[in-house]
Amino acid sequence: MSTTPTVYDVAERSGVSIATVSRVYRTPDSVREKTRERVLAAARELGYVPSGNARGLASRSTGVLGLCFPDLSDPDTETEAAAADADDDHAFMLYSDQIIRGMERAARRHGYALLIAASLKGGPESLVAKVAGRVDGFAVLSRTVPTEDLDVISRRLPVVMLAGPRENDELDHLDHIEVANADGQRELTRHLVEDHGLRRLAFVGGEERSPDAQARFLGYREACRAAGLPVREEPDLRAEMMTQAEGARAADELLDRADAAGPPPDAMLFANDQMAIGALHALERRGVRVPDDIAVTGFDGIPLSRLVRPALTTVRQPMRQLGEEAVELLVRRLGAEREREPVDLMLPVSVVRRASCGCGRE
Amino acid sequence: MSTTPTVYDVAERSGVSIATVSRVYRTPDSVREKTRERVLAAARELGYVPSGNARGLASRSTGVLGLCFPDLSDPDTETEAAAADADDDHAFMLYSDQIIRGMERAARRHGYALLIAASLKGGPESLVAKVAGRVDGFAVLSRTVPTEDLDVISRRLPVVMLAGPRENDELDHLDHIEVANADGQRELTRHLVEDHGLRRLAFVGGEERSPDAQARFLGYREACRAAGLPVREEPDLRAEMMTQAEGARAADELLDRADAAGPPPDAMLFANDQMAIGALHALERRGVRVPDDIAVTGFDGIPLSRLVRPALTTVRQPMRQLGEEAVELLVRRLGAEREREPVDLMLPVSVVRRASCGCGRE
DNA sequence: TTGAAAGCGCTAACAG
DNA sequence: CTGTTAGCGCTTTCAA
Repeated sequence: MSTTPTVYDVAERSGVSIATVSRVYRTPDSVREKTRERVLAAARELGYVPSGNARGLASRSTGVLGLCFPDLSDPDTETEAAAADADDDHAFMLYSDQIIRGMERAARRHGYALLIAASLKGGPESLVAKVAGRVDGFAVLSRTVPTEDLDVISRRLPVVMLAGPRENDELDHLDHIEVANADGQRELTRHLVEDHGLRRLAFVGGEERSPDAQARFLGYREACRAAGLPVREEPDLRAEMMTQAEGARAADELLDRADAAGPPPDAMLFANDQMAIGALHALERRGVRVPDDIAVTGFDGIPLSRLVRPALTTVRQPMRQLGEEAVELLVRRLGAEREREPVDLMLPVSVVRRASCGCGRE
Repeated sequence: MSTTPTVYDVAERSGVSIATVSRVYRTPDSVREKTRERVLAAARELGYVPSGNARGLASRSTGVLGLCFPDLSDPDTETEAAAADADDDHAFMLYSDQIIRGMERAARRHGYALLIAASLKGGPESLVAKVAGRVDGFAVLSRTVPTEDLDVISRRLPVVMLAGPRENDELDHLDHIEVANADGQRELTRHLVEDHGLRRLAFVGGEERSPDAQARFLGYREACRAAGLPVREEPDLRAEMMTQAEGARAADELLDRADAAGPPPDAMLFANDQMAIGALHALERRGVRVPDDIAVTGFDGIPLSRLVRPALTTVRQPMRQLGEEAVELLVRRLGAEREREPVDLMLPVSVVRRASCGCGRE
């Protein structure tokens, strides 16, 4: 128990060479059964586990894929009370959780494990760099890794960027998967206008620098234009964090504005479900009926969206699939298609019509 | 771009020794600034990323912690339609997702990354073994790794078992964290009996071999005994998978039984939230009012439990904390407390009183 | 089917 | 502050 056993120990104990021990673990069939059993027995007795590091070093591969995602919550900020209270989080968390799930499953299918790390600051000794050195390929959620790091890393191993538009000019040699944000919002908007006959729309967006929120806004605008509705340059409101609280506030403000200056909107479109759900609460408090008085829509398709009353009409993002596709892409890059042109996938989204827009079924 | 650059390349290019290159990445402050910048520049130009494998091999540590969790869904079984329909899953998934989250955060706090893998079959070349060889320590969800493998692995690195009781006799040298299942169910039952005056209780459990479900049943029995209620040897019903569908079926069956043979129960206790939620639906269909006609309780505290109507009274399991504690334990084992006695943590749970038991607040 | 020997790319003393 | 020198534990030809 003092020193962890190595191939040498196992070899000695079972009277074979280290090469044979190695073979027992890599290609068991290439070793005579009796020999193999002797080796395995010795390994068991010694408590031998092959060192992944040594294997990786010698074989130049790790059998691990990586994922870097944004660090959403400060690990130290959260008190126990806050944690208990933050059931709200659960829905939010699912964003990266789903990707993790998707990647894990696809990775497993291909015999890979998954290494995950929330992004930290960059720099030589960042977690990112550490991860990069320990995987055969990895996926990066938009804007979680400094461009410069990505540039260096991607020279050494395949990298696929997830969600968000292809941001940086210098990273156009990377594979990239995104979700059809604009398409989804456009189609959703079209639905409100054409199928429900709504015409006084209000759109609540996110930060200008949030590519997803921005793409959704653009989709909204396109639909407005196509429908001959007035087209604004800016969302009616923007929210920093796109939380429920902000959504509630936005709903209130839109209504207050209307009280002061004209008819209220007959539909509020939010750039994500969280805000839409917050708005639902705010409207309920004011006695405004959804969808009778006003339609409300979200974006994301988080589980919560199905459960609130009225159930939220939204656009479902295939996050799990995003994770799976990412792995497929990486695996391909690690195989035959090393040198293929950069891929650019756009995953289709689907409008989920529920009660909050006036559609019948829940 | 042909060969991936190594320390040697960087050293040569920047006119220093490999040792200095190494230092730049490990202890930047021990290198003169000018030298450091020269090295970093060379590294950038070359696209150099330190090999985690080589580092790990040389330093005998990986900076990675691992987690093995059960493989809940067959990766190939799921059609796209099923996936879309399986919103139900979301709640379920949170079980391991939450642990992952907790571990990831705690790990990051300590400078570790997290390697995750759903358990596969055992054997020399299993994913588990692969993972074990690539981490400094790891956490295992109950019954996901064959005892024998665990035994071998735990000789080489710290292992902490999560949830479920300390199963195997031979694994009593491992650290272990569980959740106070029995306590929670006992307290919840006590609440129903003493605070709501309910006396005709029915308990729907899980498989006999599910330690969690079993512990909950035991807690239930203890409370019954303490309250002077009849104590059954077995749950009134057992469910295989503890799904919503099974919960609904169980509620129906309990009521049917009562129709045939006596007064219906005035409370149904389920071994998890999923079943309780299913029961809620079934009861609604039958026109049975909750909590007026009958109280319903769950266990787990999944997000859904808060959202259903009536909101579900349940017992919250601190899964995230479980993950965090696991990391803390591992980190300690990797530090000074290598040889300390095996730890056995029991995380307290909390009863969440909501509408479904008759408590006022949602 | 098995063994011998040469690295894989880095860290870690130890010198200087 | 920087360089030299050994390995770390395995995989991998190449022979036997």
